[in-house]
Amino acid sequence: MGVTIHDVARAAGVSVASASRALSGRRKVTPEIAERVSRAAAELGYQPNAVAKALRDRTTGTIGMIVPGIGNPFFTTIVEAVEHQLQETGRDLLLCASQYRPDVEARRLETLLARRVDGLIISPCDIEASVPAVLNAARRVPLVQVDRHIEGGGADWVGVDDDSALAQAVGHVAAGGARTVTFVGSRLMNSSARSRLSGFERAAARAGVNATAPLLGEFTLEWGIEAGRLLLLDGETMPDAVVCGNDEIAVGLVRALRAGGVRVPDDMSVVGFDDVGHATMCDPPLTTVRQPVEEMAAEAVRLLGQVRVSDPRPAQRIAIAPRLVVRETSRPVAAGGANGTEMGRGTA
Amino acid sequence: MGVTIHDVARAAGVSVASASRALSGRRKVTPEIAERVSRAAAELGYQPNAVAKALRDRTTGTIGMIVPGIGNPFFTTIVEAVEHQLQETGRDLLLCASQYRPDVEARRLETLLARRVDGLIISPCDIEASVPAVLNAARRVPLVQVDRHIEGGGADWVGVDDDSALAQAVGHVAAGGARTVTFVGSRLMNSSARSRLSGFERAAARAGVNATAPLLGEFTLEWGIEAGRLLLLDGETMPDAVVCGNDEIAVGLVRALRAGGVRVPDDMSVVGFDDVGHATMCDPPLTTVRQPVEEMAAEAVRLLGQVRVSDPRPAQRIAIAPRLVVRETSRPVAAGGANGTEMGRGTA
DNA sequence: GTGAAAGCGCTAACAA
DNA sequence: TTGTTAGCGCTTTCAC
Repeated sequence: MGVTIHDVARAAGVSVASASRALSGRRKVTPEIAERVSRAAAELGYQPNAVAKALRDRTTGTIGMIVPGIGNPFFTTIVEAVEHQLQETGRDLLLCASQYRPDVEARRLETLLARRVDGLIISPCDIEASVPAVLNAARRVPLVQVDRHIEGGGADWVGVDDDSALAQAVGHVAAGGARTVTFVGSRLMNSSARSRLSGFERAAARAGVNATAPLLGEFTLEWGIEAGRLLLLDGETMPDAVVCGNDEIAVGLVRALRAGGVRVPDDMSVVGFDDVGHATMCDPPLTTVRQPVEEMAAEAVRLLGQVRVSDPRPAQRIAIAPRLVVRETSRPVAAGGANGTEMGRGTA
Repeated sequence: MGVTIHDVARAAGVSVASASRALSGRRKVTPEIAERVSRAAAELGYQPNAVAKALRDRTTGTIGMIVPGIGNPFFTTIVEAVEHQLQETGRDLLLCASQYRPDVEARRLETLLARRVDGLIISPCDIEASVPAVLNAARRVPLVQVDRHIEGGGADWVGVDDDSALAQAVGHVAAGGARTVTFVGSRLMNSSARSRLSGFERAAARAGVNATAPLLGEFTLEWGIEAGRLLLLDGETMPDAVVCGNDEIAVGLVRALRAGGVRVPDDMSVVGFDDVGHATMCDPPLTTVRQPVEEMAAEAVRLLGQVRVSDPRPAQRIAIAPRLVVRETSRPVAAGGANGTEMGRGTA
């Protein structure tokens, strides 16, 4: 346990400096020394101590990431994509979940900073309460927000273009003949909830459809079911279509509607949001807006490399346009012939 | 950027040693010094450097975890549970995905070791190919396997009791009247695939039901669908029930069967395995064996604290008994009255 | 091209 | 109780 570069140097009969140079290969050494050192290292089973290197280099090769919850398949997918991106450059991911609680989030941010991560990727759980901790962290280390973000635009962000997303969703159901559309989403404590609702309202106005009062709860299956029941309750004012804030809501909604005798998509079209995990699993397969997760992750990591804490520049906001994936919970367009599109990506 | 304990000491007019002692609170200092130091620290915005501390203490407060893929909801759930456990003791999680590839796994193991994690929790992707890397890692640092494990019992393990699980599943369908049962699982490159199949065979023998040739593919929805088609193909030898290696397979299977005109559970009972995420989402809700994920995580972390690399003791194997959750894809027992049980845990 | 030595930030002997 | 100092393992000047 614990063979150091000194041991290697001694075994190879050279100074630690030469051993270091030979091992890193970043500076010239005679071939003979290079040979002796690498042989000694192999024989002793030498493994460089990344902690010492980090102290010396003042960089850890580690990126911290905080998401509200790993249980949510959407965040999982982002984490996976980020992990994948980082691996390309030999960096590792220090992962934390804030459990949707700003106090936990702030604490985790502190420990990540203490561990001297080289950068931070975060999806802040609360649009207001997360502000101080996120801003403070951004002052110390490159930080980019992904998906959710704090209000005020004080830090870089990459996410989906909710306006484009909702325009596609609303446009699609309108093309299928819907005249009255309801949005079922989450209460407005996070940025996604807000921008999706406002995106919906703009899109409805533009498409000339009648937007009824939105139903706002949680990003959960349970809320989807409850929203479905709410819709069934006052049956006379049923919309022709429902656009949901995420797939979980949509799946719950579809189930509740069918249980209540409403046929989907014949009586009502339902569109989800995310297209990770659940969408293909459910029956019938969900028409939904696919989040460009892989691109978002790549963009976030790229952005991270550009941020310089020392010389702050105006915060960047990168909104990536998503794509509507038409499956079987929405009515085909009037002309006919809308058919399900297969997912390109497996569920791992 | 970079106020050190020296800065704090100077500002407080004391030595670094006193500053360190005051800050850690682990040794006696006069109240006055304690006061001056903590005030100085607060004013300067001092934040201890965990890297330096780690180098000095030869312990990082960090646990490495490697799972085959974060995309798989089962592994996600374990990761979440482990993260939760670790947080209780102020430790952080360094997360990696092996992408189901032994070579990637070995490489990630190396970097985790280089980062001097205090321990390792791993679900080795391949029962054979993962052996050398896992054994080597176990020699350097406390290591416990969770869920999957390598052959030969060279390292501690905690997972589900597959024998008990399959006995419950087979017993349940047998009680519902099934005489012929098929197992649909994964090819035998990982321990779970193997022990579930053998558990199934033992359980079938014990329950006196006729086990037809197992169908072995992947742990995916797609394979479930394909297996369903296979079953439909030679319709005359259809089993009364199918027990699946995980929920994804089960969901795919149910969908394929229904598409082929087979009613579930009236014509055939289907039982899944895992009960994370998908099981409640699908329609009808899946009868499945619930993995005791939270307990597994707690046990793994506890075990990690007991392992001493210096004095190896016989490897522990902890198999936790799971519970069958009866929902709506299986026929009620002859006497009648099997009804769905709600999940206690949300999908975050 | 190679070696000696300083120093990254911290804590724990060891002295005073 | 407090201060001085060594040293965790590494890389990189700075001389030679």
